[in-house]
Amino acid sequence: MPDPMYRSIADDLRDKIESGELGRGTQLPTELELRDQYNASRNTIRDAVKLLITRGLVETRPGQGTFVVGKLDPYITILDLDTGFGEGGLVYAPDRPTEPTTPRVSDPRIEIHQAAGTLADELQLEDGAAVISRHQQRFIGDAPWSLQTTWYPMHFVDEGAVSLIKAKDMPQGVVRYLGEALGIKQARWRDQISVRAPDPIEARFFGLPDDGHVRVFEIRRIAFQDSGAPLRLTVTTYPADRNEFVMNVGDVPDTGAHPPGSGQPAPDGPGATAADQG
Amino acid sequence: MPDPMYRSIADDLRDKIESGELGRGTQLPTELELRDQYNASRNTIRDAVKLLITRGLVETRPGQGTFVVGKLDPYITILDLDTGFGEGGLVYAPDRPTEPTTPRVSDPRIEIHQAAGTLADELQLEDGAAVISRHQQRFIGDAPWSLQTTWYPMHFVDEGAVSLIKAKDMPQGVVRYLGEALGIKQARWRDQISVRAPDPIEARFFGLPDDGHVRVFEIRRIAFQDSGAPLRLTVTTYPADRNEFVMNVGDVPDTGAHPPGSGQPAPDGPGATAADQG
DNA sequence: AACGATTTGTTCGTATGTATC
DNA sequence: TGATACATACGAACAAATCGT
Repeated sequence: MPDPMYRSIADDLRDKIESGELGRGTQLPTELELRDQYNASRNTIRDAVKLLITRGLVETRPGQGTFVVGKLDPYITILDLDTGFGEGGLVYAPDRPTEPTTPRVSDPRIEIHQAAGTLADELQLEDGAAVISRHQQRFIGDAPWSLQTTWYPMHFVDEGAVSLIKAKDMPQGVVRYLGEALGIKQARWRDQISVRAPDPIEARFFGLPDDGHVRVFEIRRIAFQDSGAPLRLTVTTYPADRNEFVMNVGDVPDTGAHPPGSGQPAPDGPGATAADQG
Repeated sequence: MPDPMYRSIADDLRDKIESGELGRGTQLPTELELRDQYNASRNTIRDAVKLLITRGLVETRPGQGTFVVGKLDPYITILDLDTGFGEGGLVYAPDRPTEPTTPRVSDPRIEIHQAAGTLADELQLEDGAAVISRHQQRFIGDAPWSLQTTWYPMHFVDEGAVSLIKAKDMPQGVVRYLGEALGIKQARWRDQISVRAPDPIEARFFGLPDDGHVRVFEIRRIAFQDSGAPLRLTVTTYPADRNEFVMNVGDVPDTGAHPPGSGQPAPDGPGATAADQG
């Protein structure tokens, strides 16, 4: 009838964390101490702690203890400017809340594939048409920040944009290069934002805990030329526990590029008060 | 030195799921069968399954078994039109991929607070100034879809917009009402997208599994009047396992409002091929 | 409606390994 | 090196949910 013991213990600890009794960075009592405090077995205590880990509230460090994790100060990416995404542009780092940072970008890994299924659909190519992909790691300072892959129709290369297949970053941007080489302009695009579990490569690159509770944002940008023909598909992933995205519509007054509220939830959230049980 | 047993088992099962050998909805072998197959104890099998649950790959049903979960067909919300968000407008449901659906909205729960901290900052009010909050549950069909709270400066009510404090939904939209009552226009806004663990009320409303591995999107919209003064702050949360957001920049060609790729990842993802271990 | 079989959920005990200080 | 703390693995017993008879 009542909650199982490990859940009650987890809820009790969660209350202590959210009330501030256990501040961020604080070490929890050890498993053996908690076992005595709650009069449970060590395994039951461990079940409770696992629940708090999955909820993102605590982390364990072998040989040290269990600690309250604070919300990470997020990287903030502006989505409404072309330069803010895709070529590595408008990003705000925690240490520079009001001034954009420039990410460091690895040289791309180039691959050539035959488009199939979704990829062919999105680029509006025949099934089996050749595409070129450019895959890059992106860092802010020394910290891994995002993984990005962009696919282009191969016919751009045939038409003269041969640098597309060179494994060298283009600091000025691929879009500008395509404009100069072929007169192609990226006029409009669609961004699609979703969240999913990381694959093993993403988990390793971002250094995510291997229990898999941290999710990644996946942002797909399909960009089109003036003519309406698809130009490229860009898929970028970011760890969801330290990234946020901002989109401005219209000329938004200057309250600082860094949203004032980031890092601190509103005093009252969508579900913070009561009710909602109906 | 090698991976622990429960992790190897989990990885083996994950491979079978992602290769399609175990399709969505398929029942896995029972814990006792897996115990014999992998020559492990039942508890070790259960540890492996817990990992797959946290990764969102399987779910367990007491008395029945363990099953592969398919990716849910997402609700798709368009963020670039005002009607698409805030008043309940442009949303595409899985059963209607090309035609917008109209969400059903509960009557609001009205509360009056004193703005403090973040809320006062974002609405640019004095600390302690009165604000009114309108909290609503939003459904698509019978399914819970999102929770939304909007805060307005109380002076709008003093100036004549008395319907703001009536616990009645405004199907035509609060923005239009404020325009008619006070001549106020919502001209521009900023959306901020983040992901976090659900609070208990959200978990219950959305029916999320109580182990807490499903995250919620939190979208904060700060809207401004023509004058540049803040109009309102809206915070909306959506379960992240069945919602996606789309933003169009420029006049995007018609490839269907439902992005062709949703539900199916690209054949090649940002981390799908190799390398990235550097 | 009742019962038994099956399957996952909870809780305990115990032993040993590994990381950190 | 020893002590401490978390990680892995096994065994066991009972509870609770589901399903078919």
